[in-house]
Amino acid sequence: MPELPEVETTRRGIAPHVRNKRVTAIVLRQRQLRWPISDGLEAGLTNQIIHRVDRRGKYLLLSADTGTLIIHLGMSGSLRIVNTDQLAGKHDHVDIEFDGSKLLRFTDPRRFGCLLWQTESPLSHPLLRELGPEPLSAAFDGLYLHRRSLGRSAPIKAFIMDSHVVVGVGNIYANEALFMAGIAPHRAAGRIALARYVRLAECIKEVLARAIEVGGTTLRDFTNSQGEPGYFKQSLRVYGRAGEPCKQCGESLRETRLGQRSTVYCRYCQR
DNA sequence: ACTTCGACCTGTTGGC
DNA sequence: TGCCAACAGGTCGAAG
Repeated sequence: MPELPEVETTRRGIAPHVRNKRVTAIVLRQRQLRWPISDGLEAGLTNQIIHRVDRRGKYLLLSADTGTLIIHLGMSGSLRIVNTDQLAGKHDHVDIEFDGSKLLRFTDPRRFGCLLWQTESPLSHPLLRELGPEPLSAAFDGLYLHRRSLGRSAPIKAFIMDSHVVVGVGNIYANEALFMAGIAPHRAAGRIALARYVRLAECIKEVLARAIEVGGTTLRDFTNSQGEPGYFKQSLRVYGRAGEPCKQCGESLRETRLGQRSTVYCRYCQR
């Protein structure tokens, strides 16, 4: 469910309720996520104050003096701030309780998400160490993308969805950014000129930034930490619109599968 | 070093 | 209405 805008929306939503709060208890109902929740979590985080709530790519980082809780939401994960008297549902795997009457609840039906307790610097964790730059940072631009693309035959869509190239671009925003940039999703990454990469980098930044501004994209069930939907769905130009008219030229949008992911594009506007 | 594909899970949707 | 296959916002790790 979450790409970078949804994770950032979640971060902004939970931060005021989590930052500078003391963890009074942790309830683990299901340890078997993408990776099992390690035994060290309860001992390491209970009674600690969470000083920071950061994001690296699609990972959320909750930092205390004793270590950092690294959270990934996978495909179907979410974090909510709820009252302590809210009964836990079937997929409510973890509660982190704070002073007062609120708790942070991790829910994830498919269990592709993870909670990792890391006592070293979180950015040195094997899953984070090799990540590409943040798309909204100055380090990410057309020159960078072009340099990384040299010699690569993979489709451009798979290339920009590779978190070792750039973090945070998932299936929705990859489709949207390629439409905005006028690039066909199956084009080999290594056969795209620098000028087009400059445009693509701008489009990726724009689509992500605009999605963050309106609270992300709610397709079916994404909501922020307070249970409210995001409003970027109405701005989608290709994702979920296969067979509908292209907003630029009016021709019917095509759908195909690329790397097992649904891919929608305009065969006239994207080359 | 790069590309492709299976795997991990549950819930929803659409066709018959 | 029921059943079953296909698909869903991610991404790791094995195999080629």
